[in-house]
Amino acid sequence: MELGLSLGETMADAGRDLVLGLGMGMGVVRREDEGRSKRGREEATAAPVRLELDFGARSSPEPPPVRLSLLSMVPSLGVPWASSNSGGHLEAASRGFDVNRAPSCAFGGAAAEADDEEQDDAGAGGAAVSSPSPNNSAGSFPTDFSAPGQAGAGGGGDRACSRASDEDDGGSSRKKLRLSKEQSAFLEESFKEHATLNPKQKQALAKQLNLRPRQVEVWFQNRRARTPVSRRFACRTKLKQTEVDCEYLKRCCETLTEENRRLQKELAELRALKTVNPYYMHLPATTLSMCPSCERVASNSAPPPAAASAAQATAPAPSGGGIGDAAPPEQRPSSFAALFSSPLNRPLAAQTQAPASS
DNA sequence: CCTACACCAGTTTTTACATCA
DNA sequence: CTTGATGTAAAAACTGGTGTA
Repeated sequence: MELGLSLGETMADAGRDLVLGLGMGMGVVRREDEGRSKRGREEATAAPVRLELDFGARSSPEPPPVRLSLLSMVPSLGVPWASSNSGGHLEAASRGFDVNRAPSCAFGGAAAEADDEEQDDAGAGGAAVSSPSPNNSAGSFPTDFSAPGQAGAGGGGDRACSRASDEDDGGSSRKKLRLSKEQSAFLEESFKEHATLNPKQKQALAKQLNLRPRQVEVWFQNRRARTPVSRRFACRTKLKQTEVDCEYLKRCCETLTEENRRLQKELAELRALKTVNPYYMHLPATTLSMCPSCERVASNSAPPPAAASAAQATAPAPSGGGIGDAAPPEQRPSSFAALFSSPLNRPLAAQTQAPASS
Protein backbone atom coordinates (compact mmCIF):
# COMPACT_ATOMS: atom_id res chain seq x y z
CA MET A 1 0.00 0.00 0.00
CA GLU A 2 1.26 3.35 -0.86
CA LEU A 3 -0.30 6.57 0.15
CA GLY A 4 0.92 9.44 -1.92
CA LEU A 5 0.52 12.89 -0.61
CA SER A 6 1.59 16.09 -2.17
CA LEU A 7 1.95 19.44 -0.57
CA GLY A 8 -0.78 21.19 -2.30
CA GLU A 9 -0.13 22.79 -5.58
CA THR A 10 3.31 24.02 -4.70
CA MET A 11 4.88 20.73 -4.07
CA ALA A 12 2.99 19.20 -6.88
CA ASP A 13 4.25 21.89 -9.15
CA ALA A 14 7.70 21.18 -8.01
CA GLY A 15 7.23 17.62 -8.96
CA ARG A 16 7.69 16.39 -5.48
CA ASP A 17 5.46 13.91 -3.89
CA LEU A 18 5.24 13.07 -0.32
CA VAL A 19 4.68 9.40 -0.20
CA LEU A 20 3.28 7.78 2.81
CA GLY A 21 3.87 4.19 2.29
CA LEU A 22 1.83 2.05 4.53
CA GLY A 23 2.93 -1.47 4.79
CA MET A 24 -0.45 -2.91 4.28
CA GLY A 25 -2.24 -4.65 1.61
CA MET A 26 -4.48 -1.87 0.60
CA GLY A 27 -3.34 1.02 -1.46
CA VAL A 28 -4.51 4.55 -1.47
CA VAL A 29 -2.96 7.29 -3.48
CA ARG A 30 -3.92 10.77 -2.59
CA ARG A 31 -3.08 14.06 -4.06
CA GLU A 32 -3.68 17.68 -3.52
CA ASP A 33 -6.77 18.35 -1.54
CA GLU A 34 -6.02 19.10 2.07
CA GLY A 35 -9.13 17.47 3.30
CA ARG A 36 -8.24 14.29 1.63
CA SER A 37 -4.73 14.57 2.87
CA LYS A 38 -6.08 14.80 6.33
CA ARG A 39 -8.06 11.72 5.76
CA GLY A 40 -4.96 10.08 4.46
CA ARG A 41 -3.24 10.81 7.72
CA GLU A 42 -6.07 9.29 9.58
CA GLU A 43 -5.67 6.16 7.59
CA ALA A 44 -2.01 6.22 8.27
CA THR A 45 -2.77 6.51 11.90
CA ALA A 46 -4.85 3.43 11.77
CA ALA A 47 -2.26 1.45 9.88
CA PRO A 48 -0.63 -0.84 12.35
CA VAL A 49 2.40 -1.90 10.45
CA ARG A 50 4.54 0.53 8.63
CA LEU A 51 4.59 4.17 7.85
CA GLU A 52 7.16 5.37 5.46
CA LEU A 53 7.74 8.84 4.21
CA ASP A 54 9.68 9.70 1.16
CA PHE A 55 10.68 13.30 0.75
CA GLY A 56 12.76 12.67 -2.25
CA ALA A 57 12.42 15.28 -4.90
CA ARG A 58 11.32 13.53 -7.98
CA SER A 59 12.36 16.19 -10.34
CA SER A 60 15.62 17.19 -8.80
CA PRO A 61 18.32 14.62 -8.34
CA GLU A 62 20.32 17.02 -6.22
CA PRO A 63 18.95 16.65 -2.72
CA PRO A 64 19.16 13.20 -1.30
CA PRO A 65 15.77 11.80 -0.63
CA VAL A 66 14.71 12.03 2.91
CA ARG A 67 13.10 8.86 3.92
CA LEU A 68 11.51 8.21 7.16
CA SER A 69 10.55 4.83 8.26
CA LEU A 70 8.41 4.52 11.27
CA LEU A 71 8.14 0.91 12.02
CA SER A 72 7.38 0.44 15.58
CA MET A 73 4.28 1.21 17.41
CA VAL A 74 3.25 2.55 20.66
CA PRO A 75 0.70 0.01 21.65
CA SER A 76 -1.10 2.28 23.99
CA LEU A 77 -1.74 4.68 21.20
CA GLY A 78 -2.44 2.09 18.62
CA VAL A 79 -0.54 3.92 16.02
CA PRO A 80 2.59 3.21 14.12
CA TRP A 81 5.12 5.25 15.89
CA ALA A 82 8.73 6.05 15.80
CA SER A 83 10.65 4.37 18.47
CA SER A 84 13.23 2.81 16.26
CA ASN A 85 14.44 3.22 12.80
CA SER A 86 15.60 0.96 10.14
CA GLY A 87 18.92 1.21 8.45
CA GLY A 88 19.33 3.60 5.61
CA HIS A 89 16.59 5.85 6.79
CA LEU A 90 16.72 8.99 8.75
CA GLU A 91 16.97 8.86 12.44
CA ALA A 92 13.36 9.57 12.74
CA ALA A 93 12.91 7.58 15.81
CA SER A 94 15.35 9.59 17.80
CA ARG A 95 13.41 12.75 17.50
CA GLY A 96 10.04 11.80 16.26
CA PHE A 97 8.16 13.27 13.41
CA ASP A 98 5.42 15.67 13.88
CA VAL A 99 3.56 14.57 10.86
CA ASN A 100 3.20 11.23 12.50
CA ARG A 101 2.56 12.61 15.87
CA ALA A 102 0.27 10.77 18.12
CA PRO A 103 -3.38 11.23 17.52
CA SER A 104 -3.54 13.24 20.63
CA CYS A 105 -2.28 16.22 18.80
CA ALA A 106 -2.67 15.84 15.15
CA PHE A 107 -5.40 13.42 14.63
CA GLY A 108 -7.17 13.11 17.85
CA GLY A 109 -10.80 13.89 18.11
CA ALA A 110 -11.99 17.26 17.05
CA ALA A 111 -8.50 18.57 16.73
CA ALA A 112 -7.94 16.47 13.70
CA GLU A 113 -10.78 18.09 11.93
CA ALA A 114 -10.19 21.56 13.16
CA ASP A 115 -7.92 23.94 11.45
CA ASP A 116 -4.68 24.93 13.07
CA GLU A 117 -6.02 27.56 15.37
CA GLU A 118 -8.76 25.30 16.43
CA GLN A 119 -6.20 22.64 17.08
CA ASP A 120 -4.58 24.95 19.50
CA ASP A 121 -7.80 25.60 21.20
CA ALA A 122 -8.52 21.94 21.41
CA GLY A 123 -5.11 21.29 22.82
CA ALA A 124 -5.53 23.93 25.43
CA GLY A 125 -8.99 22.83 26.15
CA GLY A 126 -7.76 19.40 26.96
CA ALA A 127 -5.46 18.69 29.79
CA ALA A 128 -2.47 20.75 28.93
CA VAL A 129 -0.04 18.22 30.12
CA SER A 130 3.57 18.32 29.29
CA SER A 131 4.63 14.79 28.82
CA PRO A 132 8.21 14.19 27.95
CA SER A 133 8.68 11.27 25.77
CA PRO A 134 10.35 8.22 27.11
CA ASN A 135 12.06 7.91 23.78
CA ASN A 136 13.49 11.32 23.97
CA SER A 137 16.82 11.16 25.62
CA ALA A 138 16.62 14.81 26.42
CA GLY A 139 13.20 14.29 27.78
CA SER A 140 12.63 17.95 28.15
CA PHE A 141 10.45 18.78 25.27
CA PRO A 142 7.30 20.35 26.51
CA THR A 143 4.62 18.67 24.56
CA ASP A 144 1.78 20.88 25.42
CA PHE A 145 -0.06 19.58 22.43
CA SER A 146 -1.43 16.89 24.57
CA ALA A 147 -5.00 15.94 24.32
CA PRO A 148 -6.95 13.49 26.39
CA GLY A 149 -5.18 10.20 26.26
CA GLN A 150 -1.84 11.66 25.63
CA ALA A 151 -0.70 12.02 29.16
CA GLY A 152 1.18 9.06 30.39
CA ALA A 153 1.13 7.33 27.07
CA GLY A 154 4.29 9.11 26.23
CA GLY A 155 3.88 8.61 22.58
CA GLY A 156 7.00 8.04 20.61
CA GLY A 157 6.40 11.36 19.03
CA ASP A 158 8.59 12.87 21.72
CA ARG A 159 9.19 16.43 20.93
CA ALA A 160 7.88 18.15 17.95
CA CYS A 161 4.38 19.27 18.15
CA SER A 162 2.63 22.54 17.75
CA ARG A 163 2.78 24.35 20.95
CA ALA A 164 -0.26 26.03 22.22
CA SER A 165 0.00 29.63 21.38
CA ASP A 166 0.44 32.28 23.97
CA GLU A 167 -3.15 33.21 23.90
CA ASP A 168 -4.42 29.78 24.53
CA ASP A 169 -1.95 28.19 26.85
CA GLY A 170 -3.10 30.53 29.50
CA GLY A 171 0.42 31.13 30.66
CA SER A 172 2.58 34.11 30.18
CA SER A 173 5.61 32.06 29.22
CA ARG A 174 5.88 30.96 25.68
CA LYS A 175 6.79 27.39 25.09
CA LYS A 176 9.00 26.68 22.21
CA LEU A 177 9.16 23.50 20.32
CA ARG A 178 12.05 22.19 18.40
CA LEU A 179 11.03 21.02 15.03
CA SER A 180 11.94 17.50 14.30
CA LYS A 181 14.62 16.73 11.79
CA GLU A 182 12.04 15.54 9.38
CA GLN A 183 9.96 18.65 9.74
CA SER A 184 12.99 20.78 9.23
CA ALA A 185 14.04 18.72 6.26
CA PHE A 186 10.62 19.02 4.77
CA LEU A 187 10.53 22.76 5.30
CA GLU A 188 14.01 23.00 3.90
CA GLU A 189 12.97 21.18 0.80
CA SER A 190 10.04 23.47 0.47
CA PHE A 191 12.25 26.46 0.99
CA LYS A 192 14.44 25.35 -1.85
CA GLU A 193 11.45 25.52 -4.10
CA HIS A 194 10.22 28.87 -2.92
CA ALA A 195 11.67 31.12 -0.28
CA THR A 196 8.36 32.80 0.30
CA LEU A 197 4.97 31.42 0.94
CA ASN A 198 1.58 32.36 -0.20
CA PRO A 199 -1.25 31.68 2.20
CA LYS A 200 -2.24 28.54 0.39
CA GLN A 201 1.23 27.11 0.54
CA LYS A 202 1.53 28.07 4.16
CA GLN A 203 -1.69 26.34 5.01
CA ALA A 204 -0.71 23.26 3.09
CA LEU A 205 2.65 23.04 4.74
CA ALA A 206 1.21 23.63 8.14
CA LYS A 207 -1.34 20.95 7.64
CA GLN A 208 1.19 18.59 6.24
CA LEU A 209 3.56 19.00 9.13
CA ASN A 210 0.95 19.48 11.79
CA LEU A 211 2.22 22.89 12.59
CA ARG A 212 0.37 26.08 12.87
CA PRO A 213 0.57 28.37 9.88
CA ARG A 214 2.21 30.90 12.10
CA GLN A 215 4.97 28.42 12.84
CA VAL A 216 5.53 27.78 9.19
CA GLU A 217 5.59 31.48 8.58
CA VAL A 218 8.07 32.06 11.37
CA TRP A 219 10.23 29.24 10.16
CA PHE A 220 10.40 30.74 6.69
CA GLN A 221 11.18 34.15 8.14
CA ASN A 222 14.01 32.79 10.19
CA ARG A 223 15.19 30.71 7.32
CA ARG A 224 15.29 33.71 5.05
CA ALA A 225 17.26 35.56 7.67
CA ARG A 226 19.79 32.80 7.62
CA THR A 227 19.79 32.45 3.92
CA PRO A 228 22.91 33.32 1.97
CA VAL A 229 23.03 36.93 0.99
CA SER A 230 23.61 36.17 -2.62
CA ARG A 231 24.34 33.42 -5.02
CA ARG A 232 27.85 34.72 -5.32
CA PHE A 233 28.49 34.33 -1.64
CA ALA A 234 26.44 31.27 -1.18
CA CYS A 235 28.29 30.36 1.95
CA ARG A 236 27.40 33.59 3.69
CA THR A 237 24.33 34.20 5.66
CA LYS A 238 23.21 37.68 6.44
CA LEU A 239 24.61 37.38 9.89
CA LYS A 240 27.88 36.11 8.55
CA GLN A 241 27.89 38.92 6.05
CA THR A 242 27.53 41.43 8.84
CA GLU A 243 30.49 39.91 10.59
CA VAL A 244 32.50 40.08 7.41
CA ASP A 245 31.49 43.69 6.93
CA CYS A 246 32.56 44.49 10.44
CA GLU A 247 35.91 42.86 9.90
CA TYR A 248 36.34 44.70 6.68
CA LEU A 249 35.56 48.03 8.28
CA LYS A 250 38.15 47.32 10.91
CA ARG A 251 40.68 46.65 8.22
CA CYS A 252 39.63 49.81 6.43
CA CYS A 253 40.12 51.78 9.59
CA GLU A 254 43.54 50.32 10.13
CA THR A 255 44.52 50.95 6.55
CA LEU A 256 43.36 54.52 6.67
CA THR A 257 45.14 55.08 9.92
CA GLU A 258 48.31 53.71 8.45
CA GLU A 259 47.85 55.80 5.34
CA ASN A 260 47.30 58.89 7.41
CA ARG A 261 50.42 58.18 9.41
CA ARG A 262 52.41 57.73 6.25
CA LEU A 263 51.12 60.94 4.75
CA GLN A 264 51.85 62.88 7.88
CA LYS A 265 55.36 61.60 7.77
CA GLU A 266 55.66 62.46 4.11
CA LEU A 267 54.36 65.93 4.78
CA ALA A 268 56.86 66.44 7.54
CA GLU A 269 59.65 65.33 5.26
CA LEU A 270 58.54 67.68 2.53
CA ARG A 271 58.36 70.56 4.93
CA ALA A 272 61.80 69.76 6.15
CA LEU A 273 63.04 69.61 2.59
CA LYS A 274 61.42 72.92 1.83
CA THR A 275 63.11 74.45 4.81
CA VAL A 276 66.52 73.19 3.75
CA ASN A 277 66.18 74.18 0.12
CA PRO A 278 63.42 76.76 -0.29
CA TYR A 279 64.06 77.12 -4.05
CA TYR A 280 63.93 73.45 -4.75
CA MET A 281 60.18 73.14 -4.78
CA HIS A 282 57.64 75.74 -5.58
CA LEU A 283 54.86 73.26 -5.54
CA PRO A 284 54.05 70.57 -3.13
CA ALA A 285 55.47 67.38 -4.46
CA THR A 286 52.28 65.49 -4.14
CA THR A 287 50.45 67.77 -6.50
CA LEU A 288 52.65 66.62 -9.34
CA SER A 289 51.04 63.85 -11.24
CA MET A 290 52.04 62.07 -14.38
CA CYS A 291 49.57 61.52 -17.10
CA PRO A 292 50.10 57.93 -18.13
CA SER A 293 48.86 58.53 -21.64
CA CYS A 294 50.78 61.65 -22.62
CA GLU A 295 53.52 61.20 -20.03
CA ARG A 296 53.43 64.84 -19.12
CA VAL A 297 53.58 66.11 -15.66
CA ALA A 298 50.57 68.03 -14.58
CA SER A 299 51.36 70.63 -12.03
CA ASN A 300 47.83 71.65 -11.23
CA SER A 301 46.55 71.10 -7.79
CA ALA A 302 43.98 68.81 -9.28
CA PRO A 303 45.11 66.15 -11.70
CA PRO A 304 43.70 66.18 -15.20
CA PRO A 305 40.60 64.09 -15.56
CA ALA A 306 42.22 61.73 -17.98
CA ALA A 307 45.13 61.22 -15.70
CA ALA A 308 42.90 60.77 -12.73
CA SER A 309 40.73 58.22 -14.38
CA ALA A 310 43.66 56.40 -15.87
CA ALA A 311 45.46 56.39 -12.59
CA GLN A 312 42.33 55.10 -10.94
CA ALA A 313 42.12 52.34 -13.44
CA THR A 314 45.69 51.32 -12.90
CA ALA A 315 45.86 51.96 -9.21
CA PRO A 316 46.85 48.91 -7.25
CA ALA A 317 44.37 47.46 -4.87
CA PRO A 318 44.73 48.61 -1.31
CA SER A 319 46.44 46.37 1.10
CA GLY A 320 43.19 45.71 2.85
CA GLY A 321 42.09 43.55 0.02
CA GLY A 322 40.55 44.29 -3.29
CA ILE A 323 36.93 45.09 -3.30
CA GLY A 324 36.43 45.32 -6.96
CA ASP A 325 34.25 42.89 -8.76
CA ALA A 326 37.26 40.96 -9.89
CA ALA A 327 38.34 40.30 -6.37
CA PRO A 328 37.82 36.83 -5.04
CA PRO A 329 34.88 36.42 -2.75
CA GLU A 330 37.00 36.18 0.32
CA GLN A 331 38.39 39.60 -0.30
CA ARG A 332 35.21 41.26 -1.30
CA PRO A 333 33.08 41.51 1.76
CA SER A 334 30.03 43.12 0.31
CA SER A 335 28.64 45.87 -1.78
CA PHE A 336 28.21 47.69 1.45
CA ALA A 337 31.93 47.59 2.00
CA ALA A 338 32.49 48.96 -1.45
CA LEU A 339 31.09 52.23 -0.25
CA PHE A 340 34.10 52.57 1.93
CA SER A 341 36.56 51.41 -0.59
CA SER A 342 36.55 54.37 -2.94
CA PRO A 343 38.96 56.57 -0.99
CA LEU A 344 41.50 53.83 -1.06
CA ASN A 345 41.19 53.40 -4.75
CA ARG A 346 41.90 57.00 -5.49
CA PRO A 347 45.31 57.81 -6.87
CA LEU A 348 47.79 59.08 -4.42
CA ALA A 349 47.89 62.50 -5.99
CA ALA A 350 44.21 62.94 -5.53
CA GLN A 351 44.37 61.71 -1.97
CA THR A 352 47.23 63.85 -0.86
CA GLN A 353 46.69 67.10 -2.61
CA ALA A 354 44.80 68.69 0.21
CA PRO A 355 47.34 68.31 3.01
CA ALA A 356 50.26 68.90 0.68
CA SER A 357 48.99 72.28 -0.41
CA SER A 358 49.11 73.66 3.07
C1' DC B 1 -7.19 57.20 4.16
C1' DC B 2 -7.82 52.78 6.33
C1' DT B 3 -7.11 47.89 6.74
C1' DA B 4 -5.05 43.54 6.25
C1' DC B 5 -1.22 41.12 5.18
C1' DA B 6 3.57 39.85 4.31
C1' DC B 7 8.12 40.77 5.07
C1' DC B 8 12.25 42.20 7.53
C1' DA B 9 15.53 43.44 11.24
C1' DG B 10 16.26 43.10 15.77
C1' DT B 11 15.35 41.00 20.08
C1' DT B 12 13.90 37.64 23.51
C1' DT B 13 13.27 33.11 25.05
C1' DT B 14 13.99 28.30 25.05
C1' DT B 15 16.57 24.25 24.18
C1' DA B 16 20.51 21.28 23.53
C1' DC B 17 25.03 20.59 24.34
C1' DA B 18 29.77 21.14 26.13
C1' DT B 19 32.69 22.08 29.92
C1' DC B 20 34.16 21.94 34.51
C1' DA B 21 34.36 21.37 39.45
C1' DC C 1 32.26 7.78 36.64
C1' DT C 2 28.31 10.57 37.88
C1' DT C 3 26.06 14.88 38.79
C1' DG C 4 24.83 19.57 38.99
C1' DA C 5 26.03 24.33 37.77
C1' DT C 6 27.30 27.25 34.13
C1' DG C 7 28.18 29.11 29.57
C1' DT C 8 27.11 29.19 24.81
C1' DA C 9 25.26 28.45 20.17
C1' DA C 10 21.28 27.59 17.61
C1' DA C 11 16.71 28.00 16.77
C1' DA C 12 11.82 29.22 17.69
C1' DA C 13 9.03 32.96 18.65
C1' DC C 14 7.99 37.79 19.35
C1' DT C 15 7.94 42.92 18.36
C1' DG C 16 7.81 46.97 15.81
C1' DG C 17 8.31 49.12 11.48
C1' DT C 18 7.54 49.30 6.46
C1' DG C 19 5.62 48.41 1.94
C1' DT C 20 1.78 46.93 -0.83
C1' DA C 21 -2.72 45.63 -2.53
